[in-house]
Amino acid sequence: MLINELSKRTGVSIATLRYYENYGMFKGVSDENVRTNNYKHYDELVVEKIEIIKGAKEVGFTLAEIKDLLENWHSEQLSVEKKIAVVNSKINEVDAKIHQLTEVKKLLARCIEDIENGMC
Amino acid sequence: MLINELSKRTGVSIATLRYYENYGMFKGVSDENVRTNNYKHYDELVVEKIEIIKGAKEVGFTLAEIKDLLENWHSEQLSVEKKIAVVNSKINEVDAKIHQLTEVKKLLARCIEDIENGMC
DNA sequence: ATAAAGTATAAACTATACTATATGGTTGTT
DNA sequence: AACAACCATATAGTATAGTTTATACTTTAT
Repeated sequence: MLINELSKRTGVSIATLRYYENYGMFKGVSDENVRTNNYKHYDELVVEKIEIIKGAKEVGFTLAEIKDLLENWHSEQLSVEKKIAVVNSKINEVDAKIHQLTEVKKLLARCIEDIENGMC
Repeated sequence: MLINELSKRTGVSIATLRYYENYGMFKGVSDENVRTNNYKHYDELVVEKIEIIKGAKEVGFTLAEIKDLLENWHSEQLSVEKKIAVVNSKINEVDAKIHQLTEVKKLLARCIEDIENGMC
């Protein structure tokens, strides 16, 4: 698919997709058979990556962190074991964020107690 | 306590604390009895607020969102019921983030399957 | 054939969240 | 008294993550 369709599929603006591609989050491929243009084509794996980018960003991961994950996941150089290790370590980070969120929930629950006790 | 102690207690730099205070996240009070300076004093409630700021930031909330929460939590104008409603709605947002994180975990688990199947 | 819509690239601009620098006053120690 | 350590304010600079604008070429629809 071309960038317009990719944008519609993912809900990410074309400008942002280009920014991500330029940043190195993923890359489209130009059709070698067509020499009149260099329109880039994106496949389902790119869609999957963008879903990860969206989700991870929303919970506070930076583009640099996400890029690092995606790069290793897709690297030709790394062995299967190492790739799995990289993704698993990101899963651990996700678990840490979940823990962090439960801490924030506790703090907010304390806020409610404060309010009920007229402390603020 | 003064800003230096506040910084040590919270692990947030003095410059950042001043930025937060200026942004309206909290405010210190100058001692009325002392006219020679306008050093600002911060209490335990400020420490509590900063803990919330730190935790909420780490999981992707913006300063504007956190400020909104803290302002309402501390507003004189709002009734107890409304304050509790504001904090509860933030707790719901936290739950939504937790859900989002479990989705990211699922995507990452799919990555691992892809890797194991040699799909990338 | 021509207008509209789509694609690519580059550069400038913006918002958020700081960080650093400069200036000047205050407090505490020796 | 002097000097370091601390406080306040203002302004400028930086990094991240985009958005906007300008330019130009390509494809599609009429």
